[in-house]
Order: sequence, then C-alpha cells, then structure tokens
Amino acid sequence: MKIPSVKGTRDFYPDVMSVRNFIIDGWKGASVRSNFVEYDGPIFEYLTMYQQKSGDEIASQLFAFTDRGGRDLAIRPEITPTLARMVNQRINALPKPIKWFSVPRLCRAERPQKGRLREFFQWNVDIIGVDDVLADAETIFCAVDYLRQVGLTSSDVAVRISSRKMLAVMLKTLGIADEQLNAVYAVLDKRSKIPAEAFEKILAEAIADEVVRSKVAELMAVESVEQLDLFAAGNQKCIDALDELKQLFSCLESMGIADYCKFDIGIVRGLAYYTGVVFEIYDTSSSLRAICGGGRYDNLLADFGGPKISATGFGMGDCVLAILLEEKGLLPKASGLGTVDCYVACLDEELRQKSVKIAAKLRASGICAEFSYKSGNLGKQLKQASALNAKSCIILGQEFKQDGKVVLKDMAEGSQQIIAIEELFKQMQS
RNA sequence: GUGAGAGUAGCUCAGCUGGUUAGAGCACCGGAUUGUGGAUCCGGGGGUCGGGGGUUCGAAUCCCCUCUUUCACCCCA
Repeated sequence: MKIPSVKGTRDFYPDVMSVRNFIIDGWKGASVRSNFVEYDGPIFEYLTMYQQKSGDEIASQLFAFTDRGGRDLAIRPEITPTLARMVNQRINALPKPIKWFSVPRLCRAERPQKGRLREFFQWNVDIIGVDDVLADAETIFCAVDYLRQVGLTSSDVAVRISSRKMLAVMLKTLGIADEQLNAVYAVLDKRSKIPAEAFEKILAEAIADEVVRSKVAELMAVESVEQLDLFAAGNQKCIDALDELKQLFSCLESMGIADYCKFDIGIVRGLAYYTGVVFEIYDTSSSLRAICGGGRYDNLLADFGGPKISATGFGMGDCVLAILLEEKGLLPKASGLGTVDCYVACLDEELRQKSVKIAAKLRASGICAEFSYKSGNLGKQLKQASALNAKSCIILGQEFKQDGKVVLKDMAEGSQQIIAIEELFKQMQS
C-alpha cells in the first residue's frame, strides 16, 4: 500500500535539503555574529501552555494529542512560550542580558497556502532583561544583517516599524477607551491589507463616535514620526512614547541599517501580548505575506508565572523567505551532490580492495573520498567521478602493481601525473 | 472551517467531441567504450492515468465521493 505524505509537509530530498541548510546556516551565522547563543526545547509541551496565551481559538490550529498518562499535549506551534518557561525556571541564575536564538521546527494545523505550510522552521531571536529600545534595535539589526548578508538589499525588503505603546497612548488621547483598544488594534492591523473603503467600513463598526473615528483615521494617515509631533503636542505621555520611537530610529541609524527601516503606523500585529515596539519585514516588490514579525513583549514572562522582566524578539519563517530568495535568484544551485575531493578508480578486480583501502585512508585524514563499486572500464568510472563533481581522481592500474604508483588526475584541468602513493598521502596531508 | 482551479512516468507536459497495447523531452540504468570524464548515438526499466464508486459495448476523457495540491477568505502566535 502506498502511503502519501501528510498535507502541508515537505520531503527534503538532498537537493531541497541543501536549500534548507543554506537558510538555516545563514540564520545561525547572523545570530552568532551578534553574539546570540542557541537554545532549544522539546517539540511538544502541555496544551494549556499555548491556550493560556492565545485563547481557545488557537487550539483548533494546533496538533494536539493525549498521551498514555492522560496528559493533554500539543506539538509546538511557536517556541516563545517554551523560551518563557525555560528562562523563568533559571531566571536568577542566568546572566543578563539574555540573548538567545533558536531555529525550531514548528507545526500549525492551518490550511496550507502560499508561504504557509503545516510544518516549517522559524528563526527566533530574543533579548530578555533589557528595558531599552536599544535591545529592540539589536534584534532588528540581527534580522536585517541576515537579509543583507544573503543578498537582499533595501530595495528588496523593508522593515516596517511602529510602537504599540505609542499607539495606545495616542488612541487614548483621541478618546478610545482601554477596553476598546484590542478591537481597534485588530482593525488598524488590516489597514494596509484591505481596500480603503473596506477599512473605513470596519473602522466605523469598531468606533461609533464619528469625531473620534475621523481623528483616528487622521492618525493612521501619518507617514513619519515627525508628523506625530502634532498629535503629541502638549501631552507628556505621548511625547515620551514618541521619544522612544525616535530613539529607536536613531539606534538603527547608528547600526547602519536605517535604509532598510521605515516607520509605518499600520503595523500593529495580531495578538495582544505586544507592549512596545512592533515590526514586520516585507518584500517590497511582490505581495508575499510578512517574512518576519516581532516586537516587545514585556508581560509575557510574568504571564507564565515568572517575574516581570522585559523581553523583545522576532520570528522569521523559512517558507516565505525561501520563495523570496528563489524569486531573487539568491538560492545556491541545488545539486544534491556531496563534495568529493578524490575519486579512487581501479582498473582491475585484483586492485579493488586496494582502492577501498586508499579511499578509507584518505577519509581518515579528513579528505572526502569516494571509490568505485566496479572495477574495469575506466571511462565509466571517470564518468561517475564527473557526475559526482569530484575534484580529482586517483587511478590504480599496472603502475601500481609494478611499483606502487598511481595516476593522479585533476578533473577540472584534465591534467594528470604519475605519483607514488606514499608521496600522494604526504601531499594530501599537508 | 468556506470558496475556486488542478492531479497522466522521478520532473515538465501531450493525449481531439469517450474507441486497439497511454506518448514525448529531461532524469535514471545499460551498451557503443576492459587505460581516460562532462559530448554523441543506440537500447532499457519504469504508469492499477491520485484513490473509490457510477454511466457506457467501451472511460485518462463524462458524473458523484474522497485524498492531495495551488490560490483566495478566516486566521496568522
């Protein structure tokens, strides 16, 4: 019976696997450059860990199961709760700031579509214990540093940044009540994603008062931090919140990534736990969903039973990123081949064990060596060496039987020399 | 969860309004070629036409169900 692969999953054949590794190696490299250290947690956790943060709605998008001891568990749909749990458990022992990253494999039971699968990898970078926009800036830097390193320029991608704190203060100043905030956020988050008329309609549903509504609409039309000064005028809370945002942009400037970053008051982010800076990274040309999203979440550790410690970070998934890199031609050619330094061919059956022995000896000294499973027909073996993209080829024939010499062939040049095998080992080791 | 399109060899696809044994290119394997590779030529293996049911003398083709996939909506931690 043929068993198909499961909906929304991918098979990583060697050529595809090399792309996955390319992406993940890049992520890890960028993390390490900014001195983040790697952690990981279990692939499943208690179901309630995800429910308490995100509500029951989210539970339907989880892969949940009950184990034999009756525990309700779920495969992790994100790693932030695990991070919060791990950090809380050792909060007193961990030196601050905590700068951690991870590349977890995550599962969400959503309907697959472009840039979204049921199983994927997500780069997570977080700084815990720093209540300063410099930390927000550093996580953004880390993301941009990766994107830049992989070849995406500021005309390919843009970081759109806003602040929940600033937005909250401004909205309250304009007459929005505390308990209305989350509903208004949800509407504002849609602003750039739906047509203007549709936006006005749902905004009208969320804010009944026409005067307040027009002021909010005016606020949302703001295109720069400077324009916000008008709204903040005279209100100290607003001025403070704005200062923080200005400070953030000044950090980004110092970090040399200002050209990638722009203020966008429409960036709100779906869920409630963000408390300060929020940002999303988009590709500027096509209309893919966000490549990356993150922000400050100062209450999360406390929500998970720990002390109140500030935190900020982001997640970047592999699916949208891979589509973008593919579109831009920034993925390496996927061959699915290894990197053979030396292919050992032999011309007659008596020499086969010798060829295996030589290959094994090369391998033992750190050289990637391959041998032929068949003796004879040299043309065929060279063909195989070519197909494997071997850099060089050792040929065992008469001269080896007579006085221990082999032909060493450079596969790119086509040139070859006769050399004593012992001499060859010496050369290869140096 | 809702809606729409698609599914023929490992991949990209052809296959007319239903009609013999379902084809091509690429890939793979073998041979030409038992001491010189990437080329060329020749040959070969591979398919219950996604699966199940129905209509029909006859189904890859028409109908229904289901699975997968693509795209959009919901959601997006």
